[in-house]
Amino acid sequence: MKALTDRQKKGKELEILQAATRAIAAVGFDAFTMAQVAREAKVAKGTLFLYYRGKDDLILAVFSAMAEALGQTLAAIAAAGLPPEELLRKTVLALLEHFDKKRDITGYSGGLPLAGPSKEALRTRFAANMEAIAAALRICAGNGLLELEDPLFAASALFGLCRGSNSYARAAGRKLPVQERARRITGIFLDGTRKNK
Amino acid sequence: MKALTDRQKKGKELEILQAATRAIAAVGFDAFTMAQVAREAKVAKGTLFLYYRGKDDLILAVFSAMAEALGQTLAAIAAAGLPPEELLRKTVLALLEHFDKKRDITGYSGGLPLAGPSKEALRTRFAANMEAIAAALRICAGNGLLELEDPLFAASALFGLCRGSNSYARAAGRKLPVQERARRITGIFLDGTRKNK
DNA sequence: TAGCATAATGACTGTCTGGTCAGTATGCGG
DNA sequence: CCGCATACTGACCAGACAGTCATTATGCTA
Repeated sequence: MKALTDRQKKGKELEILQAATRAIAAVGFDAFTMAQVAREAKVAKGTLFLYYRGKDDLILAVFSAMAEALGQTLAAIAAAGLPPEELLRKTVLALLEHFDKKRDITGYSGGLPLAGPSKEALRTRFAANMEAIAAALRICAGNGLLELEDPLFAASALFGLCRGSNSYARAAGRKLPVQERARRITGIFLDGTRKNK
Repeated sequence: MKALTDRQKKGKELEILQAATRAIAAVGFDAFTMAQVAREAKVAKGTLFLYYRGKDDLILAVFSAMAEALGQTLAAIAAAGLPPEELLRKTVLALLEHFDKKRDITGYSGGLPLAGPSKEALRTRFAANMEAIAAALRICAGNGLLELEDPLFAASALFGLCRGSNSYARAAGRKLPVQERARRITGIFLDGTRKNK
């Protein structure tokens, strides 16, 4: 259980992690092979096993790093003392960019071929990120922007809303610029879609 | 390319399809094996290949059937001539039940190990379902309930919103009853979360 | 019941891939 | 330059799994 983030990892280890991330993004966490990662990282296959216990450990590391990165970003935004609408907008943007980069890998912790404790660790990370979103929303509520029944549920809703815009891209066959998506999503999240008001 | 739905498939073929669906739901589309499906369907392994060209074809059939079923449900709801709020509620319920049953498999068309044309077919089905949601929303707009900038985007948003409630279950460690989730989701979708109004 | 066509079987095979490990390179201290 | 430790390598192995096909069962017609 490493507590290191990407930037703190050294040389080969980071190289391998990044190669694995690319490989997973390219062909999926089920289909990528250790040989492929080794080739991309320009190390021998055996070297992978010096840094990671096995394939599962590598997968876990990739997902952890992604979740960790998102968590850091969210925390930084929440700590910046922004006015509530700006805080919300920035949070949405962070989520959109996160989903853009990693597409539909993120959040897909179910179905991962991981052993019990690893899966649990990842679930915890995931929950922590959701909690981070909820925290941002609580700030917005404290500043009088929002009225929240259940902040965690609202966080999940916002999470899903952002994720949904990928489905839009697939269904509509075109991808809106991130700013525009953020505008529409915050619009729906804040004011809904009901006529009149 | 079969145009048959579940109910129209006969005997063994249906048995196999259902076994495959169970297997995929249980261990994921990446990890299930043909032997496992054969065992569950109570046929010999070779028999699977009499009905499906191979593993990929079977996966495609499973996902197509799921998407098809959702499409039928949505179409039936839209055609029932319900008052707009009821139409919206029913649509949300259908989506929630769909996600409940198949968990995070549905909508995860990216990353599937499918050949080009199959993937395209599935994408088309997926888009059709999104369009079906949009159609329901258009009806709601026509009846004066909603005001929509872009129905397809709103549909994706609703889709994501419903999907998000699974994330909530994971993050919060408890699963709300479907009725309650539907209430909250329609609440956010219609009126947003802004204070006062 | 015999004869035939179609359906089903499951042992077998070729391939692929995660993981190992004996051996090689590298770099450092003395 | 030597000895040693640490890092790295890649040929190899064992297990797993998709897909095949010769053989057997089933059921239908005459």
